[in-house]
Amino acid sequence: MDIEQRTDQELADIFKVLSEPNRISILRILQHSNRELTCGEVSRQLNISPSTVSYHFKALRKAGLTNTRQMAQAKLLSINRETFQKYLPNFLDSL
Amino acid sequence: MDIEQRTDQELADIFKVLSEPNRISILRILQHSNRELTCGEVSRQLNISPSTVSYHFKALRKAGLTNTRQMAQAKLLSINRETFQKYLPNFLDSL
DNA sequence: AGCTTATTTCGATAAGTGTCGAATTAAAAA
DNA sequence: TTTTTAATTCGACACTTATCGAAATAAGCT
Repeated sequence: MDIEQRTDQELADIFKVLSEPNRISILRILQHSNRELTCGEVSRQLNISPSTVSYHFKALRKAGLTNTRQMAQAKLLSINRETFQKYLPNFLDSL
Repeated sequence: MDIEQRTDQELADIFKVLSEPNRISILRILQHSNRELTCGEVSRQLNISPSTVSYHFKALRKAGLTNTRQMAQAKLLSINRETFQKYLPNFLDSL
């Protein structure tokens, strides 16, 4: 419950979000394509159901690792570089 | 099953090990004290049972994040800096 | 308004995780 | 060899997670 513990918990939470291969894949695609992605696109590219992708999108966004922008019916996902800079500088480059 | 997926899985596995606050704490203590730690020491410092600490030690070691050295009845844990260099350069400094 | 397209939520489920105390094993000391 | 000390393994447990299909919701179109 002290400051150190809170920091460790915070860090661990970031890592937990990143501890799922599909989420790493999503970030890799985002990083390399350098454009925003929709739920449907990821669903087709990774061959997982839209509901599962939506679940991962939510987790990434909730952790502050991504941003979301509405575009017609779709929602466009992009990397939130500030968060990575804060917790894992250089990580995105390694993808 | 392709090369990219395997890499993502590998990375995710590293993150999974780090997604537990007690394990982060262990690494922080190791990093700051700059000396090896025993299971019992960590158990007392973090107030968790020896069996739980042993479980975390095993996870860290299995992921290649730490090294182990036998010393009398105890086992001394130290950081495996090569692995961090490979997957998360600069991370240890941020602890 | 009704239709289409995209995303999200809602069960349900199978698998995995962190924790403990008790029992076991390993190593050293007496 | 017995005793002590340290670490590990073994259930058991409550909790979380990733996944899906079906149903619900949201936003444009016609």
